[in-house]
This record gives sequence, structure tokens and C-alpha cells, in this order.
Amino acid sequence: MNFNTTAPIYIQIMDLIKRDIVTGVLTPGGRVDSVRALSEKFGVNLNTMQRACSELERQGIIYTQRGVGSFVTEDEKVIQALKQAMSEDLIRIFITGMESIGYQKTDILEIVRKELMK
Amino acid sequence: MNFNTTAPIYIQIMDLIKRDIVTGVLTPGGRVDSVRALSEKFGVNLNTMQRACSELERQGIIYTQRGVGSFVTEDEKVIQALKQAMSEDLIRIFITGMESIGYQKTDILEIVRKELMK
DNA sequence: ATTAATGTATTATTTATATATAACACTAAT
DNA sequence: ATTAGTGTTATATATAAATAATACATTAAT
Repeated sequence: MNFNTTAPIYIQIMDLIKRDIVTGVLTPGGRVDSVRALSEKFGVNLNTMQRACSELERQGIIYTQRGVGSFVTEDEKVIQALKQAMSEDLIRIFITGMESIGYQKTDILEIVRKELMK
Repeated sequence: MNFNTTAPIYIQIMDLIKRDIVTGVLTPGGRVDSVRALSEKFGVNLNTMQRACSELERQGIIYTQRGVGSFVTEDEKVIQALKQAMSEDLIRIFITGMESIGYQKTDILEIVRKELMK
């Protein structure tokens, strides 16, 4: 995997799993690969993978049955809220960032339109 | 200052200074506060501040005269390119992020429009 | 020459991340 | 009971980031 250096790997992995959940690659109530399989897949240490998973559980995004495995939350409202929160984060960072370097609202919309037409 | 924990402080400080440069708060050829003053202002260690500054110098954004002080580059093309690069980074992160969580291009434009109308 | 302000460097310490390695604990199937 | 697969914990090590404290090096003004 290509992890960047500015954010902890376990955070980046959490984001990748969240993406799979909100896009439906992982379905509500469905199985999440074992921490060992995931640590292999992402090329990270077992403890690092464990940290990502326990943090996802703490946030109510997955739940764990010891000795059995981990599963995506069955609460679709949680998943919908997660997608909404991720979206709002992206928008907030983008808009405030653009404004902080001097772009006006009208500029921003135009820049996005141009970018999306590429 | 309110620094978040996911990125190194010296990187976040670099961004704050870059913002002041591209928005004209700091002018081409103009003085940058001393590393000691800046470390006070941002509430960080002198070494951390020094690291941010030397990295800004390495990137050609400021230049330093030992014993005298640091100054914003006089090359306005560099500043313009910096603004462009910061803008493109923000856009890229936003668009790829939104697409990775399942939004289509048409959705994205609409979401931005709504957000900007707030 | 001295002084004050500047950038720069050194050494030690702490904390968070990530790794390596090994073990423990639980569950389901055999 | 045993086994294989799961989550969980523990210990040690390495590295990067940030801090603290101190000192050195250069410049401009006095």
C-alpha cells in the first residue's frame, strides 16, 4: 500500500475501510476480513491493524465478536451518517482552505465546475 | 494555537505562513518575523519553528540572511505558482475524496453549490 | 569593541507510531 | 478433547516529532 507520511497509517486504513462501508463494498452486518488477513492485505503490522479495527469499533462502525470475527454495523443510519460526516469534512476542508488562500465563493464554484469538466 | 494531531505541527505552521504569503499578508521581499517571535506566536518550540522555516527556505518560498532575518521570496511567479499548487491540492483531495465515497461529478457540483449558498 | 538581534546547531528527554515476536482468550467445528 | 481461526494483549525495539535548555555564528547598530 501507498501510505503517506503526514497521517498515521492506522488512520489511513480506517478511512479505506470506511470507504468500503459507505460505498457498499462491505455490506451492513457483513463480515470484515480478519485482522490478520487485513494486516497482510495492507502490509502493516498486526498491532497496527488491530488499532485501526478497535478504533472503528469504538466509533460504532464495526462490531466484534471475540473468537468469531468483526462485522459491519447493521445500523444503516450509522452508515448513512458516516457518509454524510465524511462528505461534510471534505467540503469543509476544501471550502475553508480555498477561502483561506484568497478565493471568493464565486471563484470556488467556477473552479470546481472547470475541474469536473476535465 | 489549535494544531490538530494528524499532521506534524511544523507542516501546519508552514501552511499558515504560506497562506499569509499567497493572500498578501506577507509581501514579496518583505520581512518574516524572527524564528523566536514566531515560536512565541505559534506557541511552539524554537526548534520546531526553525524546522518549518528551513523547510520553507528549501522550497524557495522564503530566503534567509544569517544574522539578519528571513524574507519572503521576491519572485512573484513563485508565489503565484504556490497559490496554484495549494489550490490544486485542495481540489484534488476534495474531488477524489468525494468520488471515493460514492458521489458522482454531478452530485459534487450540486453539493458545492448548496454549500456556497449558505 | 560591545551589544542586541538575528539564524543555526547540539544534546538530552518525552511521546506517539509502527514494527517484530510471542503469547493469551474465545468460538465453532471436528 | 482437539484444532483452526478468530480477536486481544504484552514486551521490546526503532523512528519521527516535539520539547527543553544551552550554546554558537553572523550582522547591524552603537
